Amino acid sequence: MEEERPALEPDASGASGWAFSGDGAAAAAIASLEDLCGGGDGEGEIGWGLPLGPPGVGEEGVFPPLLRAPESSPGSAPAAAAAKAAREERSDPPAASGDAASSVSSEEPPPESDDKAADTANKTCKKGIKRTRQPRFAFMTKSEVDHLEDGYRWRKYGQKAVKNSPFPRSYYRCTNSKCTVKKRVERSSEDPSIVITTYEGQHCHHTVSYPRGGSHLHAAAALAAAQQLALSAPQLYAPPSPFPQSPSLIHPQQQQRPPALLDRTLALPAVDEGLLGDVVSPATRNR
DNA sequence: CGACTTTGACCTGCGC
DNA sequence: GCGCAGGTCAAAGTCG
Repeated sequence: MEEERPALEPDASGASGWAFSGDGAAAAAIASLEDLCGGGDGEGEIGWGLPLGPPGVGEEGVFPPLLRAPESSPGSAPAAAAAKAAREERSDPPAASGDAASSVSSEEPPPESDDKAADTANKTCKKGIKRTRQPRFAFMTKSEVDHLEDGYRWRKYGQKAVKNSPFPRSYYRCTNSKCTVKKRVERSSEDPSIVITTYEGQHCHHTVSYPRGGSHLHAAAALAAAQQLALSAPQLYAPPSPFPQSPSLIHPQQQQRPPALLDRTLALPAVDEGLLGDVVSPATRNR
């Protein structure tokens, strides 16, 4: 299956930081989703990735790049739903935006012995003060495949029809019993070829499986790159691990990042043990 | 037989 | 307070 990737290039002159070429629909959809993280608050809670990278990366969906959407763009139908979701994510008090990065670890519930325990803990949270939200990270990928391989194994635990969208949203959970990472997958109602994947949480383990028909090395490369990004700007990229196949990382807002950092993320690091080691922190690995 | 998906019901938060 | 929508649960079904 061939992946069609919209050409996305840094917009040297544009205020938005990015310019699409080649796929107007995708551009529109993505642009409309920009406000998902809009407002400039809630750093570290959600970010966006866009499909980009060298051709032939995989036969299934190719994930890419991590990037945060530029601020304040007009929304559209699919974006409205997504934006609403984003608003929900930011339901925490505004003060939280300042220490979003630090809250990543502090908000993370203690690891439970199994999935049930995690669920129980979650339920407890529900009945308690407020459900704890783990940092989220969203990707938009142009793919015919809904569930994109990212090197991890996922178990689907729910599917819901989404308002303002003809496509249902699927809910997945990492099959690793100690891992509480979740992801949501839905298609853009404006451009059905675009898959919106939202990760929540952080993997506490290495990739545990070989992607069906894919190369886990690509996933590992993406993970490594994502981690690089997270390490470079943790306040912007809180969740380091759960990112799928993609070779290149791009950031849409150069003005928010040091040039050196941009250079690092644009150049995809090679896959090696050192980088893999960065995917899961030593502390995490020792769990 | 275990792992995974499907699907309807239920719970919770939020806006009106 | 009510209704809606998102998120999750869990039983049943499917597949390898």
